[in-house]
Amino acid sequence: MKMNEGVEWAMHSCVNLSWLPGEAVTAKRLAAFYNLPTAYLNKQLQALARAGIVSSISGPKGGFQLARDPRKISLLDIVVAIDGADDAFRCTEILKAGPGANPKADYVKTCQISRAMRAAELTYRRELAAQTIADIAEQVLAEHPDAPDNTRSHFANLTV
Amino acid sequence: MKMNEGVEWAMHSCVNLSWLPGEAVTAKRLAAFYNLPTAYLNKQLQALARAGIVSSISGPKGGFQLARDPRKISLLDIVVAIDGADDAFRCTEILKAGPGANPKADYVKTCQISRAMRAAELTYRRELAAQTIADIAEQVLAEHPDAPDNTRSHFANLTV
DNA sequence: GAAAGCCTACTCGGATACTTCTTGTCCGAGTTCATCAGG
DNA sequence: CCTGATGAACTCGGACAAGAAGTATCCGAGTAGGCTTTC
Repeated sequence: MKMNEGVEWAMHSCVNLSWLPGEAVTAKRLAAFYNLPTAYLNKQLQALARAGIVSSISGPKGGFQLARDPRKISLLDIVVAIDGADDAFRCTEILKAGPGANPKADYVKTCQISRAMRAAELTYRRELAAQTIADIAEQVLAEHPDAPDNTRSHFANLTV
Repeated sequence: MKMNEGVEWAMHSCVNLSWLPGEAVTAKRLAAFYNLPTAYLNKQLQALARAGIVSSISGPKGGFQLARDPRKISLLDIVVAIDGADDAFRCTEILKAGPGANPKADYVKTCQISRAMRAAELTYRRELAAQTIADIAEQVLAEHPDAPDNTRSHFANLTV
């Protein structure tokens, strides 16, 4: 069980974008910031755009920017946008193949194992839903007060 | 992000084994119970054996049985045994490639995004660690009081 | 000199290969039990 | 009749393919701005 690597990239990129409000940043520049493969990061940003987390602009002077307030973008939003909304544990209702099975029963909901696994994933998602990009940015700011300015100047000095 | 399908099979099989204490059940019979592919279920049971969750006996009259009290087997134990102990979210420390990075810093622990993701997974694992095979069996028993007897008789009547 | 049209350069977007992991299968090592030969 | 060795059948165990998903890349559709041409 492993999550898409793009989730990490997307989260860091969103934090960076939160420090460049109203500015369209190209995928090339976002990738150069962390030495990431441009085309692949672009793919992740497209997924964020489809989910309505960032807005994209084509052409020269184009790029990506946050589509809404960072306080309204949770880590779960990003995970769902890139990694999909499906649960990691997939109940295939094997009880249906067992003895004494009720063909009309919804074992996804009634099977105790399925319930326990889904409950655990629910707490996981709740944790992620409670953390926003703004929260992360605030925590970074508390530890490194000059991080936003450094980020902005680094983007300004990028040659690509 | 998807979890190994074998996790579901292993959990159901462990519950069944908890109702057949002291009896060695072959992978073939456990697979027949839910119409699962025998060889593949065998592979999962091997993983459980390596993790010390079940004990295996070779040869005729051989098979698998729980290696310890079902109250001491958590759902997390099974997930770890089959799906591995690694976190789903892998922090690759992309901050190291960014500007102003400290080469000696351990960003897995200090990066706020990494911390948030790991904290969420921790709650997930805690939930799973709190649920045991005995708990599941008890919940099933409460809803279907005759489940253990039905399971035992079905295993007894299996032709394979 | 000003305005309109064209052209170039640059961006995102989706379609396309490649690698890794999950899924599924097979045959060998080891063990138990039944059988058979010998005392 | 009893004891021991032998062989066959059955089990787990790890090594071996097939398929799906994640990873990485490329080229086309569309746009903004600058340049040229014309009035």
